[in-house]
Amino acid sequence: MIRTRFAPSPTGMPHLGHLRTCAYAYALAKHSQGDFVLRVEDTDRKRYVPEAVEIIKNMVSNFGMKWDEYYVQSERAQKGIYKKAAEKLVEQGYAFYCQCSARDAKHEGYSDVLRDPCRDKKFKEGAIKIRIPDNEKITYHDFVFDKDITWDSNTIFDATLLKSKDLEELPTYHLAATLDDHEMEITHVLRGYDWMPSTPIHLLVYKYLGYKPPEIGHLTDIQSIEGGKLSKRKGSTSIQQLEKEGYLKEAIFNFTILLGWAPKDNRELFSLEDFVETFDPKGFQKANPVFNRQKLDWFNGYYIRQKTDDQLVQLIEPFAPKNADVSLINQTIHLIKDRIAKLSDYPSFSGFFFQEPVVDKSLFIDQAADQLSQALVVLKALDNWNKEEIEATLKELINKNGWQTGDFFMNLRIAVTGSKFTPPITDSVAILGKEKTLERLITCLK
RNA sequence: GCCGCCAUCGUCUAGCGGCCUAGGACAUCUGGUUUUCAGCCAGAGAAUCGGGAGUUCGAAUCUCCCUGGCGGCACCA
Repeated sequence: MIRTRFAPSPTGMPHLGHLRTCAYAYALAKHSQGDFVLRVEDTDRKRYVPEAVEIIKNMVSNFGMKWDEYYVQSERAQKGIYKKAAEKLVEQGYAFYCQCSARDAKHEGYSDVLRDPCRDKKFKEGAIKIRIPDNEKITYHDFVFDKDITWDSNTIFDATLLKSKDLEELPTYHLAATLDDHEMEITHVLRGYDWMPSTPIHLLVYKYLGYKPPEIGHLTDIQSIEGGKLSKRKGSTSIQQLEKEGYLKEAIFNFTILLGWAPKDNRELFSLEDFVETFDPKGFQKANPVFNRQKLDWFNGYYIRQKTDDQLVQLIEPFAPKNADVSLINQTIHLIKDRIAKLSDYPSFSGFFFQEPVVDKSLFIDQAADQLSQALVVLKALDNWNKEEIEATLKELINKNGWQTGDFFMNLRIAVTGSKFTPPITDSVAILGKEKTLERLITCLK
């Protein structure tokens, strides 16, 4: 049985990369009725952001994914399992105590010192580091890249496995993830590409601990348009931020899974269920994809149009003008549904329903004053204020005067909405109501 | 610098030796519907498959070299 895991570290807001890794791991397991594990890797106390745990859990479940098991590494660490494993490796000679002072976390250079000076000093305490062997080939088969990848052990450095006492003797990722993946019987490890260079360390840890390594696959990095890995600095793609900008979960999800994975038939539209059903690791891409907002916008528009009007009203409420009347949003929804790409576009198409527009009179074209004053007269006389009556009345007026239909409606549009781009104007006027419509015409004629 | 990965339209990608004078989607442009903008429908342009050598009757597909991009080199994950 396949068992996968999503193992984020709670150091900040989850972003597209997290969602994608999670979705792939989930689909890989669920495609064959396997188990999906959520594991919080919170062994870095300095970068720990407490709220992040809940936000991550919410992200996973809000996108419809359910974990079968849940673990928190800091809690597991209290049982001493990592420390015990590290000490065992020291006893066996596969690791050693190191008393070098920790390197500055902000160092920007690179190190050529691969063999730690403490490796043969036989200290009895300190941080525990792995003793990387000399002249060994270390190989594994990457199931994403579908190829064997090999390192020469002489290029690998003696990495820390267990931190020193002042860091609570917590494990580093190298130890925690390998041990956990084994104990949790994870069959397929799917993780970010940035982990590939430390895979040989993990392979050695598995070996020295006497574990059979799981299948391992590294995902491509999502690149920002400016180049380089997507991050808070480049692209700002936290899930929360995107939702705040008016993107639907369906769109974010669909867009994300297609960044680095594609089905044989190149199908584009996927719900989570579709994705799980269709998923095939052969579809993984090897080259880094670029985050392209236009495609996201297209998915968003598509999913907005799939919503029922009622659903859309719910979704749009937070984006509507302040104190907007829900029943008014309700009336306008079908007029803007085809026009918006993001929920946040709603006010720009509907603001005039809620607020008196500022009309720039230079926008008016030919005969505006004449057309608007005559329109005011016939509309004022209208008893049944509905779209059909309004339209019939106005068309009659247009014919009588021999005006250009388009010009007339454009002038009416500008007078009532203040904009050249709006929903159909007769529908809009019908919703706006007789009183407000006439008021606005009068204002323009002053 | 050292180690590793990658390379098909602007972008996401299909392609795994002949079906490719390279297909789809987004974006772009044109036309239609139309009172604007959208939406929808129809159509167009867009990659000599990063470059160069090979292998082969035949290469986007295999090999090598080059170039370029990306990642890593922490008691961070």
